[in-house]
This record gives sequence, C-alpha cells and structure tokens, in this order.
Amino acid sequence: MPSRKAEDYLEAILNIAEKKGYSRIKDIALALGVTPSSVVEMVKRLNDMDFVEYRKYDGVTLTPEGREIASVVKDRHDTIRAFLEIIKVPEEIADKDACIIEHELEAKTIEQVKNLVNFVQSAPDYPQWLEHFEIFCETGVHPCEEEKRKEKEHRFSR
Amino acid sequence: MPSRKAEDYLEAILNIAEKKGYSRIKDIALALGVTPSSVVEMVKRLNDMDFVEYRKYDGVTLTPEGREIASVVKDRHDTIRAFLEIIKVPEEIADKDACIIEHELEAKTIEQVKNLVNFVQSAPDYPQWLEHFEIFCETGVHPCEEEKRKEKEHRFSR
DNA sequence: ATTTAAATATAGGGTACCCTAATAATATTA
DNA sequence: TAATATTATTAGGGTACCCTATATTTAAAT
Repeated sequence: MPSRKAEDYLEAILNIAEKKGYSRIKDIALALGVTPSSVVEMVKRLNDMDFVEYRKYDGVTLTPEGREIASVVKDRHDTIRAFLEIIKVPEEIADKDACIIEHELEAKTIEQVKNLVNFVQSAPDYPQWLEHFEIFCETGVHPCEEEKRKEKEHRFSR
Repeated sequence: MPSRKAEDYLEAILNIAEKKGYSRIKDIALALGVTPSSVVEMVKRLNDMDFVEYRKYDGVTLTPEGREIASVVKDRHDTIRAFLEIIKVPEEIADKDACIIEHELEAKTIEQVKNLVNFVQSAPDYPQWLEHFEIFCETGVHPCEEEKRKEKEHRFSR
C-alpha cells in the first residue's frame, strides 16, 4: 500500500505522462510544489515498491500496478471534484480540496458520493434542483418550503 | 496552526473531557490508537503551542485557543458525518471517514457541505428524496426519470 | 568540439510522528 | 504502611517526507 504522499506522486506522474508522454523529475516537482531532490527520493521509493520504473537521468514511467493505483486516485479526484462543484464550491478550492480528500477514503464512501453526483445529475429536474440549492445557499430557505408556506397563507386569507 | 495530527489530539481531548470532566494520557492513547509515550510527546508540543495545559502526572486540559480549534474540528466532523449518513454510507465507515476528511478542508467547502445537508433536510419532500436516492443506489435509475419514461411509453401505445 | 546552461543526483540535516524498553510516580489493596 | 498494580515519563531509535548545498550528467549554444 502506498502512502498518501506516494499516491500524490503517482497521480502527478500519470497526469504529466498523459499530457507529455513521459514524466520528468522537474515536472513532478513543479506539479507537487516540492524540490527535485524530494522527487528523486520518492521516486526511488516508488521504484522499490514497483509502482514506477526509474533509471537515473532517464525519467519515470508507471508500472501496471502504479498505473492502476494512479487511475483509481484520479477517478476519486474527479468524482469528488464533480461533487464539490455541484455544491457550488469555487473551482480552485474544489480542486485543492479534492486533492486532500481523495486519499484513504473507503471505497464505499466514494461509491456513495459518485451515486449522489449521478443521482442529482440524472434527475429529470436537475437544473431546477440546482437552482433551488443556490437559492437555499443564499437565503437559507428552501424555495419549495416557501411556496408551501405561501399557499397555506393564501388558504387562510380567503 | 496545528497539524492534522495535532487537531486529532485536540478533538480527542475535548471528547474525553466532555464525558469524564478531565483527560488522561491513557484515554487519549486509547482513543487515537497510539501508545501513551506518543501522547506525552504530542501533549508537550501542544503545551508549547498553548493549545493545552499539561503538567506531569496531572492530566491535560484545553486552553481557550485549544478548545476553539477542537470544537471547530468537532463541528466539521459532525457535518461531514451527517452528510455521509444522508448518502447512505454505513455508520462505522461514516465515522472513520469523517475523521479523515475533517482536516484541512477549506471553510468554504465545509460550509457548502453544511448547506447541502440543510438543504436536503429542509426540503418539504425530504423523505421522498431520500427514498428516491436509495432506489437510485440500488437500480441506477432515477424513479422520476422512470416515471417519465413510462408516461411517454403510455402516450405512444395508445 | 568546447563551453555554458539546465536538469538530475547525492550528501547531510531537520521535523513530525510513531514505537519499545526501562524508569518513576501515583493508586490500590492487603 | 508496605507491597503491588497501574499509569506516566524518559531514553533511544526508526520511518516518511521535506529542505539546502554541492556534485554530476545531459542538452544547447557557440
């Protein structure tokens, strides 16, 4: 089992490789906000754990096991990000926080977040749901509740 | 700023103190699944940071600053836990995962999770929403969507 | 082909947490 | 109150992760 940090490295390596075809120490360092020497150290560890193949001065590539882990983490990341965006967390915060949450959560939890995202999106009145949620965030009152209240008021007044 | 782990300790100290009136090294160790010596070490650090008051052989108490942090963390924990329960994550997993997520999330993210929880709960048709979500989890189909589909079918067939 | 610049690697050091084993203080009980 | 059990503390060590400063290697430019 790789550590949280190790997972971060694997994910970064995958992301970079997807864009550029290969991953260099420098790019990983930049992506994670650490120094190249820290990357070299971690990459050696990942190599020993057989998650990457690393040869000096010659970049880093994911092994099948490393790729598997990286894509699971990436999938979690995307799921959490989608969720955070649905609940109107600003984009940069959503991405940052997704990075934090994506590790160590039970598979079941992620599955349920995924279910929530799909459930909300597949609702026939999805945009209305979202609109109501936004109104709730601003006013603290559920529009449907408000409607009901008014209806009742109306009934009384006539 | 206390670290993630430091926050865990503060939260545990608060929880124990709320139950027993005071916190002993042994209880903190038990709550966090670490050895007493690890607790002593951390408690010394927390003392230096002025989050707790610690005197040898005489338990640990939170300072106002420590209490403030502990209760913020606890509040986050409860919010996340409520959310995880709404989305049908089993209780033990919800608690465990809440412990993991509760640290370092932006205030905005927590605020929005809280909004979601309140929004869903304050909806006039809350139990129905929940029921629909449960059905969606099982079948992968949104009941309202299914209803619409059938309606359409009906229209075609006559 | 040399020189220079960029990237990579190593050496050495630091902090945060965690542990075990051994010691010291406090509580309990005979 | 003395003996014992419990709890707390210290000493010493380990791992993961990060850094700076100093080589070393590769790539680029003259």
